[in-house]
Amino acid sequence: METETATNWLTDSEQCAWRTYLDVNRMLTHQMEKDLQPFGLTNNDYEILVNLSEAEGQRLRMSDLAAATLQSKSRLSHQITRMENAGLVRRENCESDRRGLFAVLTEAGVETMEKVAPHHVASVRKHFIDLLSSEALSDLRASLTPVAEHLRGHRGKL
Amino acid sequence: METETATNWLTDSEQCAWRTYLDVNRMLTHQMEKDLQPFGLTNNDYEILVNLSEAEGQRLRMSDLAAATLQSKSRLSHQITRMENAGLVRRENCESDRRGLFAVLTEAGVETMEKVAPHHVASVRKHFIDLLSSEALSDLRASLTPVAEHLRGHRGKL
DNA sequence: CCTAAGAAGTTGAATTCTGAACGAAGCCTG
DNA sequence: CAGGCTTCGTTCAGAATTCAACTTCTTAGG
Repeated sequence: METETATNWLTDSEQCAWRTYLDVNRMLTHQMEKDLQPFGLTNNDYEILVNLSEAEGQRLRMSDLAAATLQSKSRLSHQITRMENAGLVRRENCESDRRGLFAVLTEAGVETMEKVAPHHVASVRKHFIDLLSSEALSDLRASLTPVAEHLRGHRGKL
Repeated sequence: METETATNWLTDSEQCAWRTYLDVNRMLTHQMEKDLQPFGLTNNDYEILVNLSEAEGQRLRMSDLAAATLQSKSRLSHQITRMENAGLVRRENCESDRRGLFAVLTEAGVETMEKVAPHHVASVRKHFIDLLSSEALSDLRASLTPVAEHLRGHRGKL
């Protein structure tokens, strides 16, 4: 008799949904990257700028920024170094915890954001948002929210 | 008078959908990667194995494989070299076009696939498919298909 | 206080990825 | 069949990413 559990393979329809999802994912990421290139930014650069510009005092602790952008501390450290060299960001000491550092948006960083954001939004619209009905969009969000929450729970250290 | 076009910013609801999408994206990729780690495979490895094992004769031309997996020829070339060293794949000459090469699944590659696939499917189910109702899933697919088609059109060389 | 455990960030070496340049082979067109 | 394009795949150099120390500082216990 069979003791091992049979694999619960994906149905055709599940498989197709999954693959479509993966494809969109990759192509979209790639397209966003391409649309940022003329400004000399990567997706990662842009995301950090977004996080910082929305933060209180245009600054975030390295750890918080790493958590917000879902990357390892090491990666973020290198990343910030690059952005610092590019003049978009600077490091500042944290008074209350002397181990800590803030990544702070510079004036040039703010200006870059202001210049680039409209193009980025246009790109997001063109390649994603505007291709979905507003109903599809809110369904999407409703469907994906539990997935996001599930994953947040499962997420180990990066 | 204003000559420049005002930016068509995202509404709150659009923004939220977009960010949820991005988050799921990243966390899911990360989780899949983590679930493959015990088998010594990356997402990229796995995807190549899938493509090859579904192909006629367990083989694909380098170019076709690159196109199928949406990566540059350069990256694929490195990737296949690594997988060749790991014994999962081998290169074989193409008779009909002497510029060409096939990436071919080895016996070890097939066995790896057979061993890993069930776990991978379980992971996809656990972290994605089974968290969505079957209706949500088919809606998702329906919503994303046009996006995928749009992006396929726009896609330049990698 | 003093110490051990843990957290914040950085560093450097090894790996992977990107983009341009390249050689080799096929495909036109005249 | 010569000339010039294009395609196939690799290679190289430079950039980004990972992984495992490592330093510095904080905090909790005794």
